[in-house]
Amino acid sequence: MRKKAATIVDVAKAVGVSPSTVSHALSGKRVISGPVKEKIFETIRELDYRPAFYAQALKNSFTGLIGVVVNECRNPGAALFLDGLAAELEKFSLKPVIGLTGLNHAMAAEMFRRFSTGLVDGVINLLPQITPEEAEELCGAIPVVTNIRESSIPVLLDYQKLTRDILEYFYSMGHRDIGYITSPTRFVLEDPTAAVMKKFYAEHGIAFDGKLVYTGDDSIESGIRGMDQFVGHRRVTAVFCGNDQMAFGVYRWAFEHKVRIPEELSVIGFDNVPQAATIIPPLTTARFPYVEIVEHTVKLLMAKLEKRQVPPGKMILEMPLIIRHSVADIS
Amino acid sequence: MRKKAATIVDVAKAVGVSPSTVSHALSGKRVISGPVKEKIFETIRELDYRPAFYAQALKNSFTGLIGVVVNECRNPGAALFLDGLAAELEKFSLKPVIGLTGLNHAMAAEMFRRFSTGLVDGVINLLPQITPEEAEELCGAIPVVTNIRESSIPVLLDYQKLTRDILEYFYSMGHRDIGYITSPTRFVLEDPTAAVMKKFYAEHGIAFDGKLVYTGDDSIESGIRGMDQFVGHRRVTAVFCGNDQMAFGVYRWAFEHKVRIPEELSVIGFDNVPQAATIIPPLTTARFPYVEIVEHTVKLLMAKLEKRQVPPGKMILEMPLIIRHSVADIS
DNA sequence: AAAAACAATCAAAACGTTTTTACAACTTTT
DNA sequence: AAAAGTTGTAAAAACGTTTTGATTGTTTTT
Repeated sequence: MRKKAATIVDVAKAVGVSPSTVSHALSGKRVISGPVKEKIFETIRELDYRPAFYAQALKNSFTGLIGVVVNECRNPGAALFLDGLAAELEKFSLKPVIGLTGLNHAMAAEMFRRFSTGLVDGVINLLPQITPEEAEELCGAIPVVTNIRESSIPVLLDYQKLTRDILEYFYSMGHRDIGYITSPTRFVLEDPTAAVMKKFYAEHGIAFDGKLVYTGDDSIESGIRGMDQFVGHRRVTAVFCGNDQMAFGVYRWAFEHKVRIPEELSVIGFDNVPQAATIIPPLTTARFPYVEIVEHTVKLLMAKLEKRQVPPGKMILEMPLIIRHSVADIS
Repeated sequence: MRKKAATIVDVAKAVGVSPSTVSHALSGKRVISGPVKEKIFETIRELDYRPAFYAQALKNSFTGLIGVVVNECRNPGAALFLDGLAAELEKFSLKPVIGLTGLNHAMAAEMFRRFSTGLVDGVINLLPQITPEEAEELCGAIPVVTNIRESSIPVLLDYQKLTRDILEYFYSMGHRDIGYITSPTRFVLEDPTAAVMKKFYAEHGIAFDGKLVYTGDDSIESGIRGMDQFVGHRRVTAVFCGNDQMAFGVYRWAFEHKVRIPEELSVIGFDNVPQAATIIPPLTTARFPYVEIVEHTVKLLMAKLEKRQVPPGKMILEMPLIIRHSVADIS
């Protein structure tokens, strides 16, 4: 049925030349006479010869593969990132090897270990729970770019401004009871963004309520859990979420509890995934600059791969609020 | 900064033993004396030695990697599949290498070529546009399981029954003008499902209208395009879509054209992705048996990997219609 | 006390490439 | 017509492992 794959010596033998000649014909690094070259290619087709990837990788110590480690694809934000990354890497003839770790830490470490044995030339870490230092440690000798949603790369994502924009928008629409459902690493209380919140509240005479902050995990379910926590505590008229996915969870919660969006509950998300425009009512959300971030991530990785110095200076990327229909004016 | 990775001979030299001894200590295939073994492990930690993946793969002709080729992750159906696949493969200590091809054929072929050079031990083809025969051809000596949404695997997905169920449901709710937005390979006119449609229509005295069938590509956009085609032709009161993603496109179209779902337009999807329950109104859709299919796909691949005969017999999987709120009774 | 068995380690071959050096057989130069 | 250069190909070494057979000592058997 399936036969053993042909090797370069098989085709060399069949043609009656040495393996090196076949290799040269293939790579074009030496000139091989017309007739011989032709016969080689013919035989290659005949035997369906394909150079063994690992032998090549071993010899060249280069694979053309980039490991991308990510929790799960079902999160549309992550999916968008992955798709973008694949396209961007393709420009450098690199292919992504996506490692799905699920939500557990042990598997993440295992994935890094696997990548770091030379399986890939470099890795991109999309795991919010793995710090840049951990990633470096785990990757050993191979370069890694990490935490691309943060400002560790030469791009500045101004979450503080965004936080203020959102709070101002909510405030201007009359909202005073605002819940936050955060991504694991974003909008957390120790974060500079938390300072922005507290400052804003202080300025406007609103009491800060720690129970109105829930740390989610980017899943729909955690959006629902967040709402449950808030409502068990006290009434909120508005919620903002660290990503759209969790905002969808809020939508779901609202549907199940028969509360109407936006009349009874206003929602703001973050990411602007395609579904945000599709959902009803269309979700007001902040645009996450995927393409720019993807570009910069890859640029940074390329620099590391080529052992170039990382270009200094930071680029500030806007995250404009896209006003749709999920926030009501209740003032 | 980053130094060259240590090899097995580096640690052998440091310990003062031969490389084979280190290898044996690591694999445990030969017994190595206590003190020597200890010193070896200590040195390994010290030098941060990690066995070169490629060298191992070359020697063992085994990688533990499975290639999965897929168009894009942004499609929630695909994402669900990938997440499931990763978890299922993990049970066999296999890791997926996901190849994103985008929507173009050339890249798909390139991806298969790359995989087929021995990069992975086997491949799973999720591309609807690549037939099983093409996939076999492209993969050469390495085993491939393809087209898992169809019935080529030992599982029977009864699309004909599903088609009939949907048509009957629409009919019972008074719909006579029904549009179809199909997935590339599903519900197509040459398909057995087309026969079901025509038969159903004939039985109920409805004229079959070819312009009410649009072949989409599983994207939100193609759902919108489908609606544009229908409406440019004549009015429809109901639409069913080959996947939920395209149904979301219909929602979006409806929102933009101010037609209300379900009052003015009924919609049925297929897949039952999480967002289907979240969207408003919640989408009536058919459950695609992801977990079962994923399980069977991996089972089939394992059989091929171990050169076992594929277990005969087919298992019939239900695809029940999940009635939510996107279909109105207009009778 | 010699023979046999065992324990622990080493040396060499192999996996399938690529690359470098070497070497023929022709051409061209002087 | 000898020296020098070209051209096409072969042989060998290397990449980092694993595995097999060989080789030491040391211990047990007879």
